[in-house]
Amino acid sequence: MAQEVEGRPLKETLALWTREQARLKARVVVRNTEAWQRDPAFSGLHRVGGVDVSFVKGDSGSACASLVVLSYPELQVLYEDSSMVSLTAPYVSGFLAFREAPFLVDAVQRLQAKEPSLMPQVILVDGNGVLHHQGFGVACHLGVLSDLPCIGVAKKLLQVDGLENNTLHREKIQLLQAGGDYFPLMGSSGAVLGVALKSHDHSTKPLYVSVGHKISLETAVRLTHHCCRFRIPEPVRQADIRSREYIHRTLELPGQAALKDPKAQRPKACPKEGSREPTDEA
DNA sequence: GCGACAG
DNA sequence: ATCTTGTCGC
Repeated sequence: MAQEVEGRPLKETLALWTREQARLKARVVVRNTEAWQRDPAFSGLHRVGGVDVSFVKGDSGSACASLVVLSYPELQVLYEDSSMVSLTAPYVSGFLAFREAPFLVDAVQRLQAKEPSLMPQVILVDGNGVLHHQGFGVACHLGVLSDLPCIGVAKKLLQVDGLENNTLHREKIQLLQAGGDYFPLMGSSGAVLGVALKSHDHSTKPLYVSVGHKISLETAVRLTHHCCRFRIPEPVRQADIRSREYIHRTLELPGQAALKDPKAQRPKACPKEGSREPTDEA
């Protein structure tokens, strides 16, 4: 039995998605377009967005999509839009945008309708930009569809165009000294597709930053670093935290969980020392 | 058959 | 992505 997407064989769906990616890719802009992007201190930049989608444990169909807007440079949350969504498209590496981007575009449009003055001037996206099989990852996809500057921030290296998470790559990572240090990721074609960025002083694993839309790689890296209180840039981190919390508050109420799940009856004891952020080492 | 595989 | 654990890396 062949996998299908809305009654259409997956193979045909992938053919359609591939054509759509090529069509949208013609509209991507990989350079700075805004005045604040050229400013050494980012003066004129006041609002940075972050997006993420979190999933419900057992159910691969339901998820929570979150868009947050933070003040810059304070990084305080000014706006949040979290909503449950039903995912129809499957996850296929290289086509993440077709699964998640529609809900992120919806969130941007709700913001435009409700609080246009809070529209972010740039969005950090959980995933890749041009560092991608077809050079058009979810950060480019959201950027083109929303017409907003976007930056791709991935937690793992997408091994495309000859890039490999091999011994040499890991050695280069170990040479990164302080937060803000980075090295370029050059594809076999010779083009620099992104960078591996040490996002803060005590982070072991780098961030993989690439251009999404309407921003240069250099600016994208500099801004991403400026948004990092921990390993994951604050806009993406807040979207991740809030989408997760929304799910827990919505369908995993403590009382019900305790009744259903024996393991939930004994809540975990207090953490040993201070509170640590899951995605942040240090 | 085995390894890869953003989220 | 999510769950879970834990202590190199092939």
